[in-house]
Amino acid sequence: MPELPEVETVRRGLQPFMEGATILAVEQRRPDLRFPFPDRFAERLTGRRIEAVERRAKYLILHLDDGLGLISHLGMSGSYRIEQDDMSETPGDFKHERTKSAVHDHVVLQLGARDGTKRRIIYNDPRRFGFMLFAEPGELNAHPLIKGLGTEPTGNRLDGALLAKLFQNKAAPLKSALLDQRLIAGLGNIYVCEAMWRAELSPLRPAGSIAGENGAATEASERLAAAIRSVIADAIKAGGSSLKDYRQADGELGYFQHSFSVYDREGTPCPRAGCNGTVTRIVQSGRSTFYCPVCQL
DNA sequence: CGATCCACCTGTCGGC
DNA sequence: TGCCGACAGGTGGATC
Repeated sequence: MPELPEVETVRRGLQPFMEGATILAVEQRRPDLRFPFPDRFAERLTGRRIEAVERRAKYLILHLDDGLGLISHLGMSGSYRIEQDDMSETPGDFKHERTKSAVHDHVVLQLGARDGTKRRIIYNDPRRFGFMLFAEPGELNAHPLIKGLGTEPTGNRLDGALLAKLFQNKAAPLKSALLDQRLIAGLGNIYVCEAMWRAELSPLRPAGSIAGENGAATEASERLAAAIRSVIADAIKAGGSSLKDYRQADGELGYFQHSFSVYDREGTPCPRAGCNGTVTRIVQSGRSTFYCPVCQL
């Protein structure tokens, strides 16, 4: 499910219910997800107030009032949903979804808002590639999973000059470099494919080929930076992409999937005006890449 | 060190 | 229908 736009959408959905709320109780229903839960997981969360809900790359981070950080990753199939404490769901009705997947509800946080409203935040993850870990107070940026992360693809820090510098001399395919979280943090398979299409760049070309002399920016690196930023911004605006049963935390579907140009569109005409190519699927590093071999060079 | 590949786990879909 | 294989949004860790 979740690349940066989906995680950001989840964050925005949870934030109004979480920030300022107190964790009244924690139900941890199995010993592990991808990793074992930390020692005293429920105990250390119970009674804490949530001060902030942050996103870094594809990680959600809850900042607690004792300085502890809860690092949460959704893996491929993780999701959060919000329920009122009286068992009705808020604000939409997704009993069907709940019935279908209750066996994969792994963590339940009972929250008490400042106005006294009680809610449950439920983490569901069929494949269990997600995880929850603690960052001890003051150690978030030194955490092994966080410290190596590259630049966020949102905002002005990502530009053609930075991309050229990051990718210079890299022989790996452009696709692989874009998925490398140590370089740019938050892109996944969907948005990498979409960004390369927008930039008219082939996933197969060596990453270093977008850099100029001594890693200088080029027209290609500028195009790629603009494409990444625009596709991420557009996807966040759309509430992410709903594939399978991904939903926003409020139960709404994201709808960016309707805007895919190439992802999961093998065999369809390239949507670029004037291009007569066909969207093609290839496999790179064991993962599908969708692109147009005619206009992406 | 950097670059590659696999493993982790469940659900779904298409083909026969 | 049912069965089977392919594939799915990610990434840590093993191996070279």
